[in-house]
Amino acid sequence: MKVTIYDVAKKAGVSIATVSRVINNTGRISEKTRKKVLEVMETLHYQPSIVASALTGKRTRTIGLIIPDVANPFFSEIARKVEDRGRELGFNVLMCNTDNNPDTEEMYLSLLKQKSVDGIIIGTTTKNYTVLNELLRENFPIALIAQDIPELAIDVVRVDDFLGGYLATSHLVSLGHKKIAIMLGNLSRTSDKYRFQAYRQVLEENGLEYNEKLVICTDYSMEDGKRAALELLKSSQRPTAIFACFDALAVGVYQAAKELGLNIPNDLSVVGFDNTILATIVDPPLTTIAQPIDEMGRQVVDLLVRGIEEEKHTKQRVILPPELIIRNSTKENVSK
Amino acid sequence: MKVTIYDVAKKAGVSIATVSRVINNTGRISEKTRKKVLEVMETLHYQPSIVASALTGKRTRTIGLIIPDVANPFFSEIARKVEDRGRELGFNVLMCNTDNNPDTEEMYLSLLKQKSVDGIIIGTTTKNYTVLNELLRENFPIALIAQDIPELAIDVVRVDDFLGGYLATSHLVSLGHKKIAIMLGNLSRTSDKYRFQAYRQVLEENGLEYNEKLVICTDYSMEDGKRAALELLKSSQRPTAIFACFDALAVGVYQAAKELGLNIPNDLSVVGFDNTILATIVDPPLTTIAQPIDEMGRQVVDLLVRGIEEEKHTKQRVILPPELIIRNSTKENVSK
DNA sequence: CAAATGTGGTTAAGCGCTTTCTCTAATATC
DNA sequence: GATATTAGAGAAAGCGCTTAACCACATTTG
Repeated sequence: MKVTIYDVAKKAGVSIATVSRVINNTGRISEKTRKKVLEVMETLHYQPSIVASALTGKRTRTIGLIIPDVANPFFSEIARKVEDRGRELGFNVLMCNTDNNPDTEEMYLSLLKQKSVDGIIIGTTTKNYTVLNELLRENFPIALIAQDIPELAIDVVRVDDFLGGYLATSHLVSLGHKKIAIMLGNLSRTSDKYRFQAYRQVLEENGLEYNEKLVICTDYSMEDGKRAALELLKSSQRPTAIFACFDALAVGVYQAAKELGLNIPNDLSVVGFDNTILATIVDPPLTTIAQPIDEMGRQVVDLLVRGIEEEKHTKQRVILPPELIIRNSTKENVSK
Repeated sequence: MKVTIYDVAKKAGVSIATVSRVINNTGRISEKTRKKVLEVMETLHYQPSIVASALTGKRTRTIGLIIPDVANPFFSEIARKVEDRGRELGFNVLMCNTDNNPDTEEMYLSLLKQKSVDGIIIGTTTKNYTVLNELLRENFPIALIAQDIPELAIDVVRVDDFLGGYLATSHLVSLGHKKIAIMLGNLSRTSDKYRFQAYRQVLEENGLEYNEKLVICTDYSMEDGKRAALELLKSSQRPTAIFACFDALAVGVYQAAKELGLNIPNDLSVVGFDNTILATIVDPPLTTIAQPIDEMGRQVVDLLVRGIEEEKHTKQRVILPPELIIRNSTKENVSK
């Protein structure tokens, strides 16, 4: 049924080694036999089995992509770029969603290895290093996107989160806001941590009081954002501005504001982070910190592929600059 | 370096056949040897190579998912569900974006086969049937999601697009709208076609005039929607309501309306389709036709897996009911 | 013109696993 | 107690491919 290299060899009157050589363009083959073999391959609709060739030490030309959730616009945009660049370089991508569950992540890590992927791109918050370390030790190609593990020498492509946080907070401060809240995911995630550190530093630099009540750690979805915003906006310490560390959270803020009858940006300024499609859809359009997602997606794949193809590849961190995109969700503070 | 079945066999003092048996839970193994082998596997961190086992006729436990674009919320939500259900059943998913380019699609189809995936889920508008037909002929497991190819006996999971179009248009008619426009993607795509047919039928049933000027075929993105809506809203035949066949197009309509200073729903009612996350984010929240995405995702995978695992599986079409979700983007027609 | 060199190809081993066939030893049967 | 069963395990072939080692022949070279 299935046509194999033997069928081709037989029909072309050569050995399978010869066929293999024309497939891979290796060794010396006379123009005549090459033609003949190619011809037979064509008529037989022959397609080399990647599984078989992988078994003999060749690449599977497949990479794994581990992210929290493709349904989250930020990651779906990343996934798209990764796939695009992967295709350009001849790699397919195996998509894995973990919801940031460490067990799921660990499971995928070892599963992907079992499946002999050539490398893995990780966009989740890695908490459990055991499997990861093991892979790293045996020099398995791994690259991180949009997160970092500072204590590891590892390939990383991410935005400068500190700078992003700095830009966002500074923007609000420059608009005269004094009570600025920040909503983030999990401080164990480096991206969140850096944004938070920048937030604190800007407050300090501007002589603004740091108030713990204005810091909310939540999760990454809109519902989480809404819940957190509701809490924030109902409190006696109601902020005049919120820096939401993800656009999704910012959307939650919009929903909360609407429910409470607050107008954005008149009653409340909000800055997001990521500049996903959400930022442009929402009304008013969201001021946010843009991550160069396209560039990031392209670069992780490039980095990973170098790790795959080059014998001695030096790990590196690629830290890209964020950009403040001012739209209509932020406005001069008028209160008091 | 890499630990193989031989290492395990040697250390456990048994043959590789025995090890294979305990891995796969086949054949008769004494409790004692099983224990021993499992123990050795554990201490050696042994992980069977799926590539090698695939070569001997076992499954790769990988399925392909071909969609236009994961960055499109509808498909990212589908992708997520497919992956979830796949994981439950022990399958990984290889993500392929085609942008509805037939060549890319064809390329993926044969690439996926080369990679020995166990089956393929297709969510794109298939135009070129040659490769598809070939796969079908050799009984390669394939399932369609959110689209159909009526002339083929094939596994399909989709929403009842006609009913969806019917509900959407009827809703607008019942609100007293007479000039109802429709924006769709490509009439060669069955989903679009059925929605359009329903639109026409509803008009007819209600004695409303069908006006070609109010039908716009565009593409699937927001920009396309905006462009189309601008055209529609600037024309002398300005409609009082628009049925956008995808939420993304509807968002484009919002943007166009905003640009023209038109208020939704007061100046213009709009109904979307899909009930993606976009519908709830947008302001005012979008009245739309909900597709049971979760259910669809689950069911395609189930169907596909049946095709993979059951020798004689009868192809079937699973057609799920859509639901009209009334939010605030539609309103009684007051004009004239 | 014998030896060296180059060209085009074949043979065969091996990748890590599954599975059929076979064999041995223990247990059951009469 | 001899024979029939059965449980447990091993030997070996084979999956489709790559590649190192090898070989036959033609062509150069001094």
